[in-house]
Amino acid sequence: MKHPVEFLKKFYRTSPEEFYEFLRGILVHLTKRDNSQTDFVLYLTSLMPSICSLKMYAQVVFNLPIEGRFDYFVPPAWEQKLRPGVRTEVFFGKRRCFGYIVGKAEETEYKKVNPVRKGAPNKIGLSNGVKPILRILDDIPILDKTMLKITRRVSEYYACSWGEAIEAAVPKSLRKGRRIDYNPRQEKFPKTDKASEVMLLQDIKGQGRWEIYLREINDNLNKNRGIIFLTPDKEQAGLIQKEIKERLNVGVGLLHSNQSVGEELRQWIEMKKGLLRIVVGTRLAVFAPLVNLGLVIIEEEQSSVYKQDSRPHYHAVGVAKIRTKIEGARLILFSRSPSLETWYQAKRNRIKYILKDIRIPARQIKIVDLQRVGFIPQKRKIRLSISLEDALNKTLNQKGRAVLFLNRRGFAIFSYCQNCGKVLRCPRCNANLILHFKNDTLTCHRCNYRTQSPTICPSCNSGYIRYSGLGTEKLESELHRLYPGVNIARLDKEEKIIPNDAQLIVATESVLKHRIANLDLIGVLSPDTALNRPDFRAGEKVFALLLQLACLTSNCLIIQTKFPKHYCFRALTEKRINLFYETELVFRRQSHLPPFNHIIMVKLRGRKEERVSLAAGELFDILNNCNKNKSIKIVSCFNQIPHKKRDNFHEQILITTRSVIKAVNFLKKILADFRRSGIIITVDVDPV
DNA sequence: AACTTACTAGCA
DNA sequence: GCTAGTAAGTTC
Repeated sequence: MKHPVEFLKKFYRTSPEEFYEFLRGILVHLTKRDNSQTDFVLYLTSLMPSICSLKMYAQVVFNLPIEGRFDYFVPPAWEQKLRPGVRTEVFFGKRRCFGYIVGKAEETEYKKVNPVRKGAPNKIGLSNGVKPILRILDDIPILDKTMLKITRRVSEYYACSWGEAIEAAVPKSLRKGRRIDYNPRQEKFPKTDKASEVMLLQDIKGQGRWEIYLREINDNLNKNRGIIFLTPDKEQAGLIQKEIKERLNVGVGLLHSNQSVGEELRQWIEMKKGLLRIVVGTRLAVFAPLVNLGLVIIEEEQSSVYKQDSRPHYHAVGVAKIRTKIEGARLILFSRSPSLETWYQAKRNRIKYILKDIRIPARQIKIVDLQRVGFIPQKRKIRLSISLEDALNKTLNQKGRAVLFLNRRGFAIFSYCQNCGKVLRCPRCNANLILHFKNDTLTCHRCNYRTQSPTICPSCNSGYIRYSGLGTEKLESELHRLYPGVNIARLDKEEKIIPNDAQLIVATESVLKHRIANLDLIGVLSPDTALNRPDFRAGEKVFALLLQLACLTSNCLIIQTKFPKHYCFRALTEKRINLFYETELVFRRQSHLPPFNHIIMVKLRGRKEERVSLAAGELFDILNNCNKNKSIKIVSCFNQIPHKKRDNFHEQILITTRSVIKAVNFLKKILADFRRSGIIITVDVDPV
C-alpha cells in the first residue's frame, strides 16, 4: 500500500503548496459542517507537514486555564499574514478552537515524545505532533504589540494564562471568532518622549479635582494622546462622559458591561482607528484599545469594584499601573479616602501626592457609646439611642432632613421556629435567609436564592416562624409607626428613588451614589458588625464609609457604637484623617499585611466538604515544603468555619509576599502538577 | 476547559 | 464479564 499522500497526489498533480491548500480546503469544509469527521480531518492534518516543507510556526495561546504557547504550522503563503495579535482557528486536542497568535518561530521545541501515551492516545496514532493552522481570522492584529505586552504582564501578575488576559482585552463580539472588516487609518502619532508618572489626588469633597482633570485631559488631547477615565459604576461613567463632552466639546466613548456588543465593537473600532480619543467606563475600560495612550484617571481608587472576582481576577488599578508604565502614560488616582496601599506610597514619595482639601465637611461628629447610653424601651428594637433620638427629633421639628444609615437590606435577618428552634437557612449556602416584606420572600444575599416565606415551620410543621434582626425594611416600617406624619423614605438596592419631600430617609450604602442635598443629620445605627468582620480591611472599609457619610452633610453625623474608643471613630471626631491611616499602618506592619506585603489567596472549592479541606491541607504542605524563597510566606490555611456558597465548600490558603511575580511564578509551577478531582482551584492576587 | 483513557465498585 | 461512575493525564 502506497503512502496516503502519494495516493492523494494522483488526484492533484501540482505544486506542494497548492496541494497543501487543497487539503486545507477539504478539512475546513468538513469541520464547518459538523464534528463527525474529526478523526478523518485530524488524519489529513497529520499528513500536511510532509507535503511541503514548512519552516514557520505560529505560537498560539487560548482562553483556557492552561499555561504555555502552542506551536502550529503555517503554510508558506500565509507567512505575510502571520502577525502577533491576530486570531486563528486551529485544532487543539480533538476540538476546533479559536486562539490568539502571540509570536512566530522558525523552529519548534515541541516533539511528540512518547508514542505510547498514558493519557489520550489517538486511535489512528498519527495526529499527535504539530498541527497546521486552519485559518487566520484577521488582516489587522486585534492586539497591537503594546497590548500583547500588557496582557502578558497581567497574566504574570494576576496568575492567569496569557490567553485569558488577552480575552479580557478583546470586545465580546470578537471572542467567538466572528470576523471584522475595517480600515485602519494609518495616522502617524508623534513619537514624543512620554514619562510615566503615578499620582494620588486626595480631596475630600472632590470639587477641586475637575480643575486638575481638565488641565491634564486638555494637555493630552493637544498632544494627541488617548485618555481613559475609570469610574466605580456605570451610572457615574455616564455622568462623567456627559460632563467631559459638554466641557470640552469632544467625542467621548462609554464602556461598561451593560452596553450592547454592537456599541462596544463600534467604539472599539473608532479607538483602534485613533478617532475616539477619550473613553469613560468601568474597570473593563482599562483595556480600551486607545492609540498612543497618555493618561489614565481612576475615580475612587480605593473602591473594591475595580477588582474582578471572576477569571481573570485582575484589579483595574493594578492593570492601569502596568499599562501606564509600559505606555509611558500618566496615572491619576483620585480618592476621598485612599486605600492604605496608595496612601502609603504617596506618603513615602513613591508616587506623587497632590493633597487638596481634607477638612471634613460635617460640622459636628458625635459618637454615642451604646454601652453607656441606653435605648428607650419601645425603640430598642430599632436600635435608636436616647442621644440619637433627641437629635432626630430636633431635626424633624425644625423641618430638617435626616438619614438613618443601616447597611442591611430586607426586613428581618434571622428567622427561626419558636417551637423547634429551627433556623431558616439557604440550602445552597447555609447563610441566614433574609426576609423581604414587599414580595414576602426569604432571600439569600450570598447567592440570590429565593423562596416564599413559610407561615408554619417546614421542620416541625407546628410552631410559628419568628423573624428577628433589623433590616432597612423593618426600620422603615417601625419608623412609620413611631413617627406618624413624617415623610419617610427608603433608599437601597431595591428603592432607588426618594421623593423630594422625604424628611427621614432610611438608607444603605447606596446613599453614597446619590447626591442628596441639605442633609441636617446622619445617624449611623451601628457599624459594629462591619467593623468586627474577620477581614483585615474591615477598619479601612468602615472608615472610608463613615468619612464619605461625613461628607454628605455640613451639619451633624452621629455614630452609635459599642467600641467608642476605636481609632476609626477617634480620627473622625478629632477630624484627623491621617490619625486613622497612621494607626492602621502600625497594625499592618506588625502583621505583615498590605501595604508592607502583597496577599495572594489560593482558593479551593468543591462539592464535598472533607475533600476540599483535605486538598487544602495537602496543597498547604506542598507549598510550604517546596518554597525556598524567604520573601514568600505560606501563612495559613484557615478552615475555621467551612464557607459554603452555591452548594460548594470553600477553603483558602493565605500567602504573603514582597514580590508577586516571583510568588505567582512559584504558584503556577506547583499548581500545574496539583490536581484533585472535584476541586477547582483559583488564585486571587491582591484580593480586596 | 474539554476531551481522552484507565481504573474500580457494583452487579449477575 | 459487564457497565456506570470517577480519577487522572493531555492538549502544539
